[in-house]
Amino acid sequence: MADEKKLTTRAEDFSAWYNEVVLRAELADYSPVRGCMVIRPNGYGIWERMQRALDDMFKATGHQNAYFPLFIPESFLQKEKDHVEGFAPQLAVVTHGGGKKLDEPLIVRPTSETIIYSMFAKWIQSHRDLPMLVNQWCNVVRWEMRTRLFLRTLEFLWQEGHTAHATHDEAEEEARQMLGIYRDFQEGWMAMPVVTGLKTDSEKFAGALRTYGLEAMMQDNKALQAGTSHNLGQNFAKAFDVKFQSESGASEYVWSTSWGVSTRMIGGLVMTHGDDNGMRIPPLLAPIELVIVPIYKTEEERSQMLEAGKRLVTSLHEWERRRPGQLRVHLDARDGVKPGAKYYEWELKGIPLRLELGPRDLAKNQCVLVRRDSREKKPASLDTIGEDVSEALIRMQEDMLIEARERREANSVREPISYDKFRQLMDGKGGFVYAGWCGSAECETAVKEDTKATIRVLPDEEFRSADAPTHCLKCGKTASAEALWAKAY
RNA sequence: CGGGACGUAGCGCAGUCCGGUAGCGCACCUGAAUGGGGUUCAGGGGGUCGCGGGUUCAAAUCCCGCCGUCCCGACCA
Repeated sequence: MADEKKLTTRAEDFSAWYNEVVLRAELADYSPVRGCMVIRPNGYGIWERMQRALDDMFKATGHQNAYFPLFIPESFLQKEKDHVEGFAPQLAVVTHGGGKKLDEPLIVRPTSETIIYSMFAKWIQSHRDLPMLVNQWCNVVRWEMRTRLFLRTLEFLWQEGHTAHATHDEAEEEARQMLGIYRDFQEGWMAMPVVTGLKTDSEKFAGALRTYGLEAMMQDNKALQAGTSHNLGQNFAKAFDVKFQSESGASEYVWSTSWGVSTRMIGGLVMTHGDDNGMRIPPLLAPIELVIVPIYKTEEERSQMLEAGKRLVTSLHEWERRRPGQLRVHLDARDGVKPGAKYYEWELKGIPLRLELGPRDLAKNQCVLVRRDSREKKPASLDTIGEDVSEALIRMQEDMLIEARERREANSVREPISYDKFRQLMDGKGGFVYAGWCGSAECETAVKEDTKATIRVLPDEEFRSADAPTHCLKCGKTASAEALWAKAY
C-alpha cells in the first residue's frame, strides 16, 4: 500500500481520487501492456456477482449463452457500411499467423455483430426459428487513444446479447425490455440510479436504427454511459443475408437487436459510491458482505476470540440458510495486524459490514456491528445477530440507492436555463440539465464545442420534466424533444 | 498526432541547477514487546538511476538521439 494514510479528497481532484481507490482497494492494476488492465481478485469478485445477477435475468427472459470467435475476418466488418466506418479507427488487426502473412487480415472483435449474424444466417430458416435470443460473455478490443482503469481500456470484459425477430415491433420490444433489465440491475443491485432514453444520431451505435442508453451521474457530476441497447432494424440482416420464411411463405429479413454492459460498471460503482475512506460496495454485489475482526491481547484471548468467531460464522450461515443464498462472511484471523489497521483495510475495500468481537463483548454476549456506508457503530446481541446482519445489509442496499438518487437530483437542473447560465454551469460544477433541443445536429455539435457537454439521451417519459421545455437550449427555436445535457466520461 | 510535465528499490519521492562511493519514507523479511481506529524498537534484504551514444580522470547529474508514462486536446462502452 502507498505510504499516504488518507486518500486525496475528491473535491480537489476526482480523477486522482478515483485512481487511488481503484489501485489501493485492489480492484485493478496497470498491466505491462499500455492501455490494458489487470482485474485483481477483489475487482473480479464484484464482476462475478454482476455476471451472475445479469445472467439470471437474461435466462429468465428466455436468452441462452453461446460463444463466438475472437477473430473476425476483415471482410465481415465491411459488409455493413456504417458499422465499419464507425469502428475502423479503433480496430486491432492480426496480419500474421504461423509465421506467414495472412491472405485476409483478422480483426480482434470490437463487438460481435458481424460474426454472429454470419452464423444466424445458417441457423435461421423459418419463422419457427424465431426469435433467436443469444448472449455471450467475452472480451472485446477497441484501440482507444486514451485509457482509464475500468472506464476505457483497450481490452474489456462484457456481455453482448444478440437477438433476431420476425418483426420490427418485436425487435423494438426486445431492445426496450433489455434496457429495462439493465436499469433494474443497476438500480437494484448496484444502487446506481440511471436515466434511460434514446440516443441521438451522433451517439448512435454504428449500424443501428435506434440506440437506447442508460446514464448515471458520478460524484463529479459527469455522466457515465452505463449500458446500451440497440434496435438494429434489418441493417445487419441485409448485410449478412439473414432471411426466414414467414407463415405466408414469403422470404423476409429478420429484425435484430444487440445490447451490452461491461466491466465499466465497476468504475461506475466506484465513482457513485466511493468516499474518502475508499470503496463502498452495495451488499448484493460484495464478494464479502461481513468481515469479523477479533480483538485480543493475550494468546488465550486470541484463541477464545477465534473460536467464538468461527462459531459466529457457522451460526450466521445457519441463519442465512433459512433465507435465499448464504451470507458471505470472512473471519479476519490474521495475527500481528492490529484491529485498527484491519478496519481501515476492509473499509478501503468497501466491505459492507464489520463485526468487532473482543473479550469485553463476549463477556456480555454481544459484539459491535459497523456499517460501511455511514460508519455507524452499534452493539448487537449475539443471540439475534443473524437478524441484525440481514437487516443492516438490506437497509444499506436501500440507503445507498436513496443517497445516490438524492445526490443526482440535487445536481440536476429542470428549470428553464439560459444558454449563458448553462455554459457557466458546465464550466463550473456541471450536472444534468434537462432542456429543449430543436433536433438539429448543428446545435448539438455547437454545444459540445462550447461546453464539452453532449446530449446523453432524450429521456424516457418518466424522466421528463413536468413542464416540457418549449425552446432549444442553443438556438431558441421550437424544441422537438427534451434532452438530457451533460458532460460525460 | 499537437501542447505540457515526468522517468532513480515493489510504491511515493529527494539528489540533477553547481559532475566526485546510491539516498529517504512506506512496503517487504527476522526477532521481541504491543493489540477496542492506521503499534513500537532493533536488525536485514532489495538498484544495469528508462535505453543508446557522446563529453570527461570521473556522469543519476552536462550534450545528442530514442523509448515509455501521465495530464490537456482530437477518438470512445
